[in-house]
Amino acid sequence: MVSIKDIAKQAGVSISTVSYALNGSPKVTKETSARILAIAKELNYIPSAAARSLKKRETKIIGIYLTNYSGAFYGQLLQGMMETLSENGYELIVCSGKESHRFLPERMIDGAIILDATYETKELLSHAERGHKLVVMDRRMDHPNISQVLLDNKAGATLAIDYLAEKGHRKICVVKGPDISFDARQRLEAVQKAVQRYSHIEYIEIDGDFNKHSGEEAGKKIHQDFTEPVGVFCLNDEMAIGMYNYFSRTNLRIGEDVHIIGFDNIEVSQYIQPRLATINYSKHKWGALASELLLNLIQKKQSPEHERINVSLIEGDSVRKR
Amino acid sequence: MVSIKDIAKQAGVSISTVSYALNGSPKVTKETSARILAIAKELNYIPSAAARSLKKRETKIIGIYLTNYSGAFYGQLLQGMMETLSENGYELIVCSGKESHRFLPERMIDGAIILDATYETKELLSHAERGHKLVVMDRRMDHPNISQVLLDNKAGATLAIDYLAEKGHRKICVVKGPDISFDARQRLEAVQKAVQRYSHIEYIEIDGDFNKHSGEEAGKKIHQDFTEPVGVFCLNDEMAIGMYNYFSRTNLRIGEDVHIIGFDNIEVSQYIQPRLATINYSKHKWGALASELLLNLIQKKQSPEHERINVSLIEGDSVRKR
DNA sequence: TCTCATGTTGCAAACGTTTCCTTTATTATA
DNA sequence: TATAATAAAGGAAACGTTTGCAACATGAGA
Repeated sequence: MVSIKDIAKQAGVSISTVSYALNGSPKVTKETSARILAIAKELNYIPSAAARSLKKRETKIIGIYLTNYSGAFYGQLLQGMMETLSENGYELIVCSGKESHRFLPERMIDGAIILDATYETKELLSHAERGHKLVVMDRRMDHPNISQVLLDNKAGATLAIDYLAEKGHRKICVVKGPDISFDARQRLEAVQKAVQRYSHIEYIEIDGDFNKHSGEEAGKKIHQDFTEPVGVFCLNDEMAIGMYNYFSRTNLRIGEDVHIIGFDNIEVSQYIQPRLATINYSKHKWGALASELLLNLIQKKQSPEHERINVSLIEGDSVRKR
Repeated sequence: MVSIKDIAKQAGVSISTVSYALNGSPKVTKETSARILAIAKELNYIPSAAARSLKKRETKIIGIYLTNYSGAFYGQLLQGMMETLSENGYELIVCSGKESHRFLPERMIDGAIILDATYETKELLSHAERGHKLVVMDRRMDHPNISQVLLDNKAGATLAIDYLAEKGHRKICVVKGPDISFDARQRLEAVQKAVQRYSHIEYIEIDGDFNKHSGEEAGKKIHQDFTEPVGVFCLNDEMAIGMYNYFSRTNLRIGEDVHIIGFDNIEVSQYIQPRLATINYSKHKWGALASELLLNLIQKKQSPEHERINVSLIEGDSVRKR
């Protein structure tokens, strides 16, 4: 491997001069600098990230921690993050799996964005305590080294219930998410509060885990107990799609017998029939904002400790007037 | 930051002894080792990845290069990779974006798996030339430092055309993929060869780019020229889903007027109505195999230079007898 | 008692940078 | 012309590890 040393030798200057030249420091004259740069290119010099980060104590890399990539909305989310970060000279890498947790403390990454309910809060706190910078998107944490960007789950869930009620539904069923998920808990809580406002509504809860399969299972349960049209709020779109799949094999029709609304507005929701009603929010903005807060934390700039992402209702033929 | 030096001081031994102890070398006695380990834990010692990789010239990290995360099959693919890699003490990180190309030459990663048509072959070749290890999943390359795992696109495309022909279709339309994609080119080539075997078949090509939107566009075109039932081979499932969406707004029925078969068997293909006929292959195995070949390359073990992933036909109600 | 093998630990160089501080050369000022 | 100020380049330490080799202690065999 050709190093700064080789360049120095070739150029007949000291390694410090080479380093300054390579970093565009004004301490070295234009001519020497140009000569050094030329030699570097000629020798095919590539800096060693390890050496640099050992010395500078930074890597210019941000890690985003995800549980499973399969989820459908990561595309836009990551896009939003990458744009913001690369504008500021940072790279984004996606980390997954227990072992990659060590990337933060071992300083392979300068900061982390967390969207992984399996990452323990206790562990995150100890990182923050050591001085590492974090942004959490899936829980609430209070620490000077941690910022948060959360969805307005409560508003979304309330919109969904109100929408069903407004369409005349008197029997409402919610398909829950996993307890481990902050979003699931918040959405459920808001649902419970919202239905209380409608004394005439019969309200039922069914377990779910945010995956398609549990949506199918929930569909089966609804089918078994079916007596009259029912409005179903699946706490995410993925389960709604599973439920579509279940009912496609039955004599019950979505938008007639079973009315479904989801949450997330993942891409395929626009592509299934009938169009799924859902709660929408900008994944791009969510990612961008998280990155921005993280950069502020790293650069010790002030920024609001926590931001909230707005949501809105998207109507769809999966919910019709009863 | 507490370093190996601090531990040495605390334990009253040299730093080399600490290093040996930390790495479980038999050169240091059990007692000293235990004492050192205890002190390390007590001081909350965390090794510096930078220092280690500077010295050892390895990071134990593999990078997978993807164009866009949005694609629907990455979940299982990455899962397959992670399993194989973590069994061997490696971590996987997902890299995306032009700037992250430098991770390989700067030795932030020990090797790379390429599934990103925008990564130039020339650039990959120069990395290989410098001694870096690569596995390509989206092109053919011949170099001692490069292995490849390709899909059996030809077999898949042939299966698709034969399936349509077998169902009595005499008018067959293929929705192409982007020229930049190796898979798209191979599939198209095989299609062209396959249709030649059926002299009675009317064959049409429509442009596409592997995204949903181009599937919709292709649907529109097919609709305009519609005279009789047509069999459509979308070169990937994503475009097929776009086409479903288009036809849901028309009077033409999928599986009756327009018969569609896709390629990839992405997850939602099982969830749309009617069930999409498609070409299936194990994404998990694809990822696992790619990782395995890369590890062999890194550990200088022998392995076949290139492997092929088998494909199979999945029938669906989107294609019926004409 | 001396030598030798064995087992345990320490020394110091090396990995490739960055950066503070010093040295040397050059020009301006008195 | 002597001195100060400025500009350019170099020296060397430091970042935190790993590892080849040297040093030392211990006990066994002669």
